[in-house]
Amino acid sequence: MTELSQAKPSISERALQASASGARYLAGLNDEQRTAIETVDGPVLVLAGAGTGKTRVLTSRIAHILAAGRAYPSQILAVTFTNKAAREMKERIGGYVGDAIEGMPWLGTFHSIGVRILRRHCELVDLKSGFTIIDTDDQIRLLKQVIEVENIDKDRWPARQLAGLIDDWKNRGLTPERVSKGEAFAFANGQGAKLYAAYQKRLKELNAADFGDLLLECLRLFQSHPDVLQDYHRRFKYILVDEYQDTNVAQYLWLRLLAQGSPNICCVGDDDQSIYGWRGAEVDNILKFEKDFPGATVIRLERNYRSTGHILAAASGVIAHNQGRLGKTLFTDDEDGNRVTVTGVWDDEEEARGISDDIENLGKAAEDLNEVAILLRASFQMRAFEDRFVTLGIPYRVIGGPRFYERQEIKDAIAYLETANNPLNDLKFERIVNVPKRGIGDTSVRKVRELARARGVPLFQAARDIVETEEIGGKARRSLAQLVRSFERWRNQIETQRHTAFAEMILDESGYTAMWQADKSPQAQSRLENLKELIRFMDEFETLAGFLEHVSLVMDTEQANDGQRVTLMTLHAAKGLEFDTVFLPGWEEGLFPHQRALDESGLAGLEEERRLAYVGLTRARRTAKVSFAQNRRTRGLYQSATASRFVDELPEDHIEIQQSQSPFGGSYSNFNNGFGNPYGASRFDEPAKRFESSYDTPGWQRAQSQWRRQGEKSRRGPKLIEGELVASSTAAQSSFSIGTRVHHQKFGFGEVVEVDGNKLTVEFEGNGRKRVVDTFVQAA
DNA sequence: GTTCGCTCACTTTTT
DNA sequence: GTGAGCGAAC
Repeated sequence: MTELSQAKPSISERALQASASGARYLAGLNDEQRTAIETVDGPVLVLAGAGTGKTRVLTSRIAHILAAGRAYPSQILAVTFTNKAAREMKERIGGYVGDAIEGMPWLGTFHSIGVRILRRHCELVDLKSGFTIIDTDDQIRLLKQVIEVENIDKDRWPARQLAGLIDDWKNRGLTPERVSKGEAFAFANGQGAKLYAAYQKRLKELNAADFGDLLLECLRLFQSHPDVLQDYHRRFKYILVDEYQDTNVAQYLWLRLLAQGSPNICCVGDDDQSIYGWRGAEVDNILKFEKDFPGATVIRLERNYRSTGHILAAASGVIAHNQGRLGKTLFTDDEDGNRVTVTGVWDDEEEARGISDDIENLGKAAEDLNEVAILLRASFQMRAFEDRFVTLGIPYRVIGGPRFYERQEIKDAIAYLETANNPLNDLKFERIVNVPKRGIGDTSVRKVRELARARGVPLFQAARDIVETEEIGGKARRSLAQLVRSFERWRNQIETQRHTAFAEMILDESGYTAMWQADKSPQAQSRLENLKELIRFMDEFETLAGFLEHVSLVMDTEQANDGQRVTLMTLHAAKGLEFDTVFLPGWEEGLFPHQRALDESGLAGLEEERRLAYVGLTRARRTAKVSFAQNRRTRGLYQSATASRFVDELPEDHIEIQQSQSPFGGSYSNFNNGFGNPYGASRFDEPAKRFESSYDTPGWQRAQSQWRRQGEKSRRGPKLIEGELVASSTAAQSSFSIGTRVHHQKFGFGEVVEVDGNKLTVEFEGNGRKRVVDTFVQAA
């Protein structure tokens, strides 16, 4: 949409051309997919199992509607959950119908479309044009103030908890007056709803909306202004929804209101992949679709194009233990392939070692490491693998952690820019008023806030006024005065230079860059890098205002695909992705299924965990490896663990027990005996029986299959160059020598004390001795 | 106002 | 075992 417009045929002409050119989008579809695409009239629910071509159907359906001339691009509402999904859809539709996609203004996330609607009618929901969207940090800062003003003990009732409750209420479409008495008691002895109302009032005063409001305020708008709703009814001829199983009540109500205008709503989803119940998703939405939309056509996509037979059967076997499913039977025409391997190991350390060794071997066998992933239940499990990868020199990427725009330094920088751009944004001003530290503490800020409230002016103006008085004294007064002057000076230059230069100027003159330059922590270097990256990214926008609007809504950036890397991420983050080889470690009771899911949500929680297991298994195309540890170090304590019940739910015919390579190898499961497995007899109680001779052991079989694989690979042609990208213990002597000062991304600065091939032992300042591979450090 | 040190908690997370 | 957040000491 940011592209320059040039002379080209009209959208409808191009759409027609696309159709005339042989309906590219219909090629290679199976019958069910074709039905899902061509049934454009009336409500349609597409139950798309994992790997059955869900996105393909959604995008082709849009292409079909356009090509058949059923609607203009601007008459199609297509909603997704993430920016990434929206982006992918745009790209794929673009591939089918050419540039016609540019005319699809209503393809986006629930939130971005919500904003779009609210911006057009903001005055009807008590907002002024140019209202700001606040993030979680701002939300909590604001709630802290609200709690303080209402004289509630902030230690007993933390703002964070209230934020959670309010989010939850908003997810369920509840305005303050509709929060039930009982629920209001969840916070500060029944004052929950009152605080929620006070928070909403403050938001309006600040001319701001939080993420929940983007939907909730739309609902309020539609309900109180039927004429506006009717306008959208006339506009949208077709509605499409991605990942319908993840919709919450507010989103469901939003869709239902919009769908009153046209019965042509098509929801695509998979009840078996509903894993976001804890953040408000209602599986019920998908389960009762036929009731909500009478006469709905339900289409099941059950042909899987992703995984081999054994993997698919294993995943299906596990998910079959869930009650209350709509039920699908996935099948594939692919070969059976490898069985899902199950390995029991002594402890988490051995698990990390074993998996890392496997991956190192895959690397040596010139396998594509971008096609290997480790999927975990919780992010604390990542550390063991990262440590191991760093030692072995296996390149990896972590998906999930704090996103670019969620990093402290990026938020601070944006707060500076936003304050310069919009003096009315109190929350951003408050964020950076004392960052870097300039002697303006809580007391001073509170005084400024009191003045602002008393006079009904923005914080920034109150700050400018207060420094003229004796209200605050000494250093604080001088610093604040200087900060105010700086901002006024910056604002004068906002028009006179390019926004990237402007940003650099602010970050330098405010002392923000200097703050990180002076910081000795290991991450300071990468924070500075991130700030540079931010400036580079800004360059892609025309104006500062355009950039700021983008970042408030789009919290992700494309991660560059830089070479061969193993992927490390949570099971949640893995939904929608696929890999040739997937490792699934940590299948232990208490961790997976997680104890808290069981405690807090009982059977529903267990079933959601089981769906997570299903999601994990179905990410694998060719190889899936499940493992569990007998002992795990959690919270600093070494504790014994039992294999997850999901391990025993894997269907016998599709798994293969793989021996661990530990020195105690093979006899691990005896440790279960005597302690009494609460989930009944496990196949792991009798490990020896399955293998009559040593040539029958999984270890031997695996060795054989590995030889076979290597043979195949080398016949296909040399991949040696890629193989060498992976550091191995036989690599050449490092160019670093003893005594060299080096810098490491994670451990900071240190001195090389030993060199062994390409592996260095480095004494890190404050982090102790670590063995690292030389490619992970730079000379400092 | 800032810094140090203690205590607490610790699943998953998009917008 | 570790990081965040808060209260008490500088």
